[in-house]
Amino acid sequence: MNPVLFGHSPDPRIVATQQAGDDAMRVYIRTGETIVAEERPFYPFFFLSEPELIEGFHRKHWVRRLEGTGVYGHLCVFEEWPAMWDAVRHILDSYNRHAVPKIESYQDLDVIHLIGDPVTQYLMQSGRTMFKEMTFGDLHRLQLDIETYTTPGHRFSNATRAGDRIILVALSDSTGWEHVIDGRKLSEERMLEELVRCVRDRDPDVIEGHNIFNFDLPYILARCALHGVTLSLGRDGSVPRSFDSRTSFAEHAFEYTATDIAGRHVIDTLLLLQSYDAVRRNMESYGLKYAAQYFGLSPAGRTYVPGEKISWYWDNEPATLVAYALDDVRETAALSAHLSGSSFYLTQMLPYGFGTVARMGSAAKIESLLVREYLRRKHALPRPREGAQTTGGYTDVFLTGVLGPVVHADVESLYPSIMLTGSIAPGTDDLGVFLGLLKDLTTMRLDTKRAMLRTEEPIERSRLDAMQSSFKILINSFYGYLGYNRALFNDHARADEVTKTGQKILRTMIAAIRAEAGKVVEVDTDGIFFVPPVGVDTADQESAFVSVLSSRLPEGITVAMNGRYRKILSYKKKNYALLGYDNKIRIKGSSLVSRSMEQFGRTFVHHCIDSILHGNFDGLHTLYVQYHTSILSHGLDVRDFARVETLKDTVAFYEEEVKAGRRNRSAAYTVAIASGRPVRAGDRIAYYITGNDPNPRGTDHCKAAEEWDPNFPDDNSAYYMRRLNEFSEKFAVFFQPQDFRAIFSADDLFPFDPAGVALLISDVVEEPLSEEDDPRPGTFGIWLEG
DNA sequence: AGCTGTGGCAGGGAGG
DNA sequence: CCTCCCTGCCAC
Repeated sequence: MNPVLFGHSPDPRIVATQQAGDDAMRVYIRTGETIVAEERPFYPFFFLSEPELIEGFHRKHWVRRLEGTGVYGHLCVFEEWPAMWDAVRHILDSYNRHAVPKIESYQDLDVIHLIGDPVTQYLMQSGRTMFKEMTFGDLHRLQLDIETYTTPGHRFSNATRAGDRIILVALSDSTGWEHVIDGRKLSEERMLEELVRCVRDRDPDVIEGHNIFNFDLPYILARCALHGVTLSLGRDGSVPRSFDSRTSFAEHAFEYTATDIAGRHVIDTLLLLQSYDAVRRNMESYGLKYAAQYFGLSPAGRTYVPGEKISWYWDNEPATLVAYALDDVRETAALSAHLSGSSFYLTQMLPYGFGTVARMGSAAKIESLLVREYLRRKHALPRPREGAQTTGGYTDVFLTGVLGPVVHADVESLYPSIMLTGSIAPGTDDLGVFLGLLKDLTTMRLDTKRAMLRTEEPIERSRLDAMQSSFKILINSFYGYLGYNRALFNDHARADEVTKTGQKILRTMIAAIRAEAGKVVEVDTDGIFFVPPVGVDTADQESAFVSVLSSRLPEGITVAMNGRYRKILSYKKKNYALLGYDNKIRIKGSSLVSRSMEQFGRTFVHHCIDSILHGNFDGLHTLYVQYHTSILSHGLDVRDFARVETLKDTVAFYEEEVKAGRRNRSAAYTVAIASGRPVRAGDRIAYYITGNDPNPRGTDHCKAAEEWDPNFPDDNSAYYMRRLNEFSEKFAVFFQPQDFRAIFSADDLFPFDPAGVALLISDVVEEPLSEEDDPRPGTFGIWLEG
């Protein structure tokens, strides 16, 4: 195994590490069946800038100036020397004079940017080697789920409200053990003590739960505080340590209260789901039940209890609730087994524990590999570069309307391939670690994937799959890392080089397809939808066509057929729908499918697309009339017309921004504030529009969805009729104006006649391709030399 | 205590 | 009316 990827330490038995004061680590070591803790010191280690200011500084303590940049690398101190502390004080004075903001303290000194963690991680990296000798199945995992009682009249459970309390604790573990701590038999105080006893007794390596960070653990901790119970869940008998954290999945930030339990790893399947969906973007919700069904992991005959009915079941049908809670932990176990495998195998590489890896972002993972190697070779680390990336992927739409048959061809791993073939790496990577890592990870991923495809045995196969997907996660993040402002090894110019090269490859592909008389419909970043030329009809012929396309591209860049479809409905850039040969419809793009659209709009648009792709114009008209009627007669449920939005910021931050005039008021925040309950960033708010003005002004016509009463519907039908017509407008470009008006009209003076209705295909832009995009071979020198 | 990127569309508020 | 600007959500 490559030591740059997997670390160098030989100690194979360390289960977990934990910081113990300022200058020591506590290390948990497995010997046979038992686990013992041992304290180990770590060395002082700092990043200091402007080291020439250090009085008494000696060359042997190592410093390096980054050539040509005029910027000094940070000083790495690997050992103390007599004048060191004076030097640190000196540096500090200098920094304070220059008003550098980030000062942290170490011992009795204020020190700039103490990085105890990466250093100890480096020095203690052996901690993860235990994982190298294990498979995921060897882990002892315990699942935990609590059910709480909500005082009638309240919608949400609250650990500090009189009457609210824990009523059930369901536990299960990977040995098949299951246990319910029942609030009918024990007082809450005894329940909590029983919980501690169970966990200590089972002694799991991993504790898992769905939303365990934001719900179960904080709730349990709050109830413990109330009863004076010590929640000594740690392997050393310590109580969990909580800290507020936030992580972002693409643009979406998620705040949570992370909890560390000494000697164990905490896994929240909600976080796993979000990070999974950040790539796929397929899921409708991150609820446990939906997710379990989505992955096909729900036990047969699973018991369901709606969240707001938990207290009712407790009062009336407690046995059902017990069954429900047990099904919850079983689903959590299955979900975690499905999703945490890749984090587990990443832990074999990274200098962090399993629990940390599972909630870390990709950039931090890549950086840890780079930093570990730089520290091992005692080489200074660069500072992040200022600046910004300017270029992204190439997107275009050439034809709109319904076309087919259509082929989707994409460049496999576009950005990683460009970085590898063009040797694009951060300019500050003196040791050349970056590309080496990318190259080795790519090789390992291909090997692992091949091995997986060869393997029949399901457990081994899923192990290999988890491994190769963990490599893939890292590989795909190398490009993002280059453009990341706070990355030590960022390089915006190189990131631009990657995207510009990607654009060039796409333009080359477009020209090549056109040269062969194919019709290019839509292009986005690394993939092209096109109608193949006459004579290219079967799947084999299409594959062959794509192979030829691929051969026109330079070494290291491979184009593959990613899919073939009966028809495409091309609407706008990044917005289209596909009709597969399996007759399934896939809809893409924020203007056609968006969680910010009212549910009725989503289903309406979906059905419209279905009808258009099947040429069923009569059905299209009927559909419009049906919705028209239901809206006017208040026949829709609040779930259908409520708009659901995610709050990105805290209410306090929002208010501040509004007050400062930096931001407009928005309906979702208005409703959230009016509801009076505490809101966190990331919460979803459902609201609807009242009154009868089709263009309501201001944010005073919105009401929380919970307040809607079907007996006295006060939803604004004029407004929702306007919305229906806005959704219909999307389809105007596909028809002649008179046909469009006839279809999307409830006027029944003349019955609708679908005869003669035809679909339009329109050219959007015909961007002339420049000379250098000519697909002749041998014209790629510019970027192949890199 | 920790945070990967750009491009594109829709919708709403503010102000001309 | 329109344009500008911001936010949310989505594709890759």
